[in-house]
Amino acid sequence: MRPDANDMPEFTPRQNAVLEQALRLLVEGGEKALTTSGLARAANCSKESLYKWFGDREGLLSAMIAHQAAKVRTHERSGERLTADLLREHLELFARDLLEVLAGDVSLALNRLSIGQSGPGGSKLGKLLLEHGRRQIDRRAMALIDQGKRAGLLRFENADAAYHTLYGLIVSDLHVRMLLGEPGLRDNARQAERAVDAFLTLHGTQKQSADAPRVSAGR
Amino acid sequence: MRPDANDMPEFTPRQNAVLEQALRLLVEGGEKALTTSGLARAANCSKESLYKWFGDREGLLSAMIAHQAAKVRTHERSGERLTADLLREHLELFARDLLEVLAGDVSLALNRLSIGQSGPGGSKLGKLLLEHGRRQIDRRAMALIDQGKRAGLLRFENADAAYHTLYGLIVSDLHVRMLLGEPGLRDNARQAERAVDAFLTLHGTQKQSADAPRVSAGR
DNA sequence: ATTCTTGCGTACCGTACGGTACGGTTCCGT
DNA sequence: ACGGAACCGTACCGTACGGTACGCAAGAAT
Repeated sequence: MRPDANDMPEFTPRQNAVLEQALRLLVEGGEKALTTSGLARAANCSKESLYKWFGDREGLLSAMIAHQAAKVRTHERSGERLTADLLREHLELFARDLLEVLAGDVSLALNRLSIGQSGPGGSKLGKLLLEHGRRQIDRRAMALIDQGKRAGLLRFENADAAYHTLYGLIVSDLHVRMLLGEPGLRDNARQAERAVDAFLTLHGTQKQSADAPRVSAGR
Repeated sequence: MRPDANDMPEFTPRQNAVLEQALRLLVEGGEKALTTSGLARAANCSKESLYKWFGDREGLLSAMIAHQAAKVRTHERSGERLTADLLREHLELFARDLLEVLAGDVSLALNRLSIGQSGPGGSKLGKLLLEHGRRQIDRRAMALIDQGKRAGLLRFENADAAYHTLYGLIVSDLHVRMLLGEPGLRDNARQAERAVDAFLTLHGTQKQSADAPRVSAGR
């Protein structure tokens, strides 16, 4: 892959640089710091260009979401044959990645922005964030647990329900807490391990650690 | 208990009425609709009184959170002797109540407000909402699972971790989705039942429905 | 060289907000 | 009956935002 190949079809490099500045402002100062004048000043561009490129403020916010989503690509090279240990390893990797993504500065800032903008009727931003932000993660996890089932390592009726169970076990109320300003976990890996343990106890086909503690990482 | 005994020490009835109007405005129109002028008009009071009573805008928001929290009281009359069925019943009731509370208009609006106001450093609002809003629910659930353990019906090392597991199984990512504008579940009871099933499979001391479907509520 | 495009910098406009000040009214204590 | 506190309605102020308009410089095309 060419290192400077720009896969993002939406915007020119200049516009991407502006969006990067917009994200920086948003992360550093919250929504109130993301003003058209401030962005123009920070990105060395004119307000007129902003409106020419993104239409209006909501267009800018949408572009920021799309830009950020395009930056996060999930590696889904999982052609290998699955064993129980391999499945567990992949699940824990997914859990750690998920926790890391959710705790990221930009993710939190964008979620705060969309939620703050969101009303009872559901804003465009919310839909967009859910669609762009979650699709990658969802697909990766669904593919993984589907593979686990086909390999006879997992057992469930509804893949969607099983995925939601896994998600809940991993994240619990941590996401909302962080959105409200609380600091994240001190050890994501530990949480990931516990969540996968529980998930395999619920949906695994082999004896899990529920009774006998696992050999690794003695607590 | 006297029917009009006002347990809220913070505010006078008049002020509570104003706060009620403020919540109404917030629920109906989002944060942008909650303006001092608008509230004064809707509540038939003067802006001067608003600032006299609540100090400034943040004081008003804090007062709204406290007011709403004071309205939600959890009945914790659980002196009865616990059996396995009773524990399950109480857990499911808790789950249903939790889902109902989180999906409530006022709860969603206040959470959106606090999150939107929240920066990286954590705002006063976020802390306040977490403290006032979660304490009741947390205490009720912790008391319940603690009782379950003492009765020999539950098994876990860390009560806090077990509670977070329960919470995650019940809520998953539903809260964030609703905050972003998605509609809630169609059947909270079903979700509650599944979550409690899973929780008891993980932490119960008796054979659960993991292999044999329960007799009640055939899916 | 001339034109045309692009976009920067700045000035500007209307609006709406948070917060304050003031006159008039109601009500309560004395 | 009188005085003062509480409070309503409205007008007001400074500010800062989203969005628009204009002047000018730099680069490409012809």
